[in-house]
Amino acid sequence: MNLLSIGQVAKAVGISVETVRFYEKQGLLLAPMRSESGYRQYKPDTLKQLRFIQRAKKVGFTLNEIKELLSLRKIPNSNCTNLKQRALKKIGEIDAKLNDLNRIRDSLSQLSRRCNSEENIVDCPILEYLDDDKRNEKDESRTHL
Amino acid sequence: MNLLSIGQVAKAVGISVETVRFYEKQGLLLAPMRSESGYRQYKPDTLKQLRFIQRAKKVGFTLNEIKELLSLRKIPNSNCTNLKQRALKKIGEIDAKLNDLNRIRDSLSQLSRRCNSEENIVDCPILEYLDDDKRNEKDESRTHL
DNA sequence: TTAGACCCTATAGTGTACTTCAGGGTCAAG
DNA sequence: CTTGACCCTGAAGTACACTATAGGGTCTAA
Ligand SMILES: [Zn+2]
Ligand SMILES: [Zn+2]
Ligand SMILES: [Zn+2]
Ligand SMILES: [Zn+2]
Repeated sequence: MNLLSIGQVAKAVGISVETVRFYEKQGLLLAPMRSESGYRQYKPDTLKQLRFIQRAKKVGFTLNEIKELLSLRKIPNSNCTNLKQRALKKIGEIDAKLNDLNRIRDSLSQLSRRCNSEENIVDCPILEYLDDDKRNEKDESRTHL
Repeated sequence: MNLLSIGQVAKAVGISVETVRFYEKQGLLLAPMRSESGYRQYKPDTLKQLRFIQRAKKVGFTLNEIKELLSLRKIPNSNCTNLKQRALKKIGEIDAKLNDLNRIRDSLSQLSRRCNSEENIVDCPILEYLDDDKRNEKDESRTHL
């Protein structure tokens, strides 16, 4: 069966055992089976779920939002149409984040492009601006940040 | 000159005046000039900066990280090479986030694709899995989440 | 059979990012 | 000249996501 202790799980994904127990209490992780002595015993699948949680956290989802994302795997009280709609809604939220992230990325890459690595600071052309233009071009005076 | 009050700024970007003052205290916003009576008077640029902050927050940057991002506009104690390196490092962090976000997006879109909107719940093929495969294919038993 | 690494629960404490409160002052409209 | 919407500071309070502490039990190896 090859089950994992909480310590093995925590170490494998790089979090603390307390965090794993915390996620269980918050409903992000299902309570695993227990050994005779009451120790938690995790299926290897748990690692994937925890890594999913970590990715989602890194891009700004709250634990409650992550719980919603994970709930898409579970049987909804309604039908597939409902489930699919919820998934598509989440994808929309993700696309909004991708958009924000790309805007920030563009700002920074424009900033680094404008800066010639060889020049000295006094000639640097980018010391005042971090543009977020290139999108929403119809906005008012969009010149800086 | 067309300066904005803190209330106008807050309303324009959809946050509270307290949050604007809080960002100033945290160093994310430079202290603006004041009117004779001590009221803050913002240049319209401030709106762009606040919107940048909001985008960055949404994709999981902390206020301290955002301060670092914003600091790329300012004169560093060193030279352009240093500045450019910092910008490129940040871009790397953003690319990692883009990667995570795309993995999550793939999981969800695969989930919604597998689910035929017409079928009833009993036939639904996706009720147990939310894959994060397609990347890191060399990993151990990568079948679920 | 005992030291040390690990596990358990319950509860308290921490850091981040606000939000609210207390006690004011400013200003345009009526 | 007062009323109401707005502004000020400083301090206290809150929600979220952990993190640490207290007071245990388990297990493996010397
Ligand atoms: Zn430069
Ligand atoms: Zn289905
Ligand atoms: Zn008051
Ligand atoms: Zn103890």
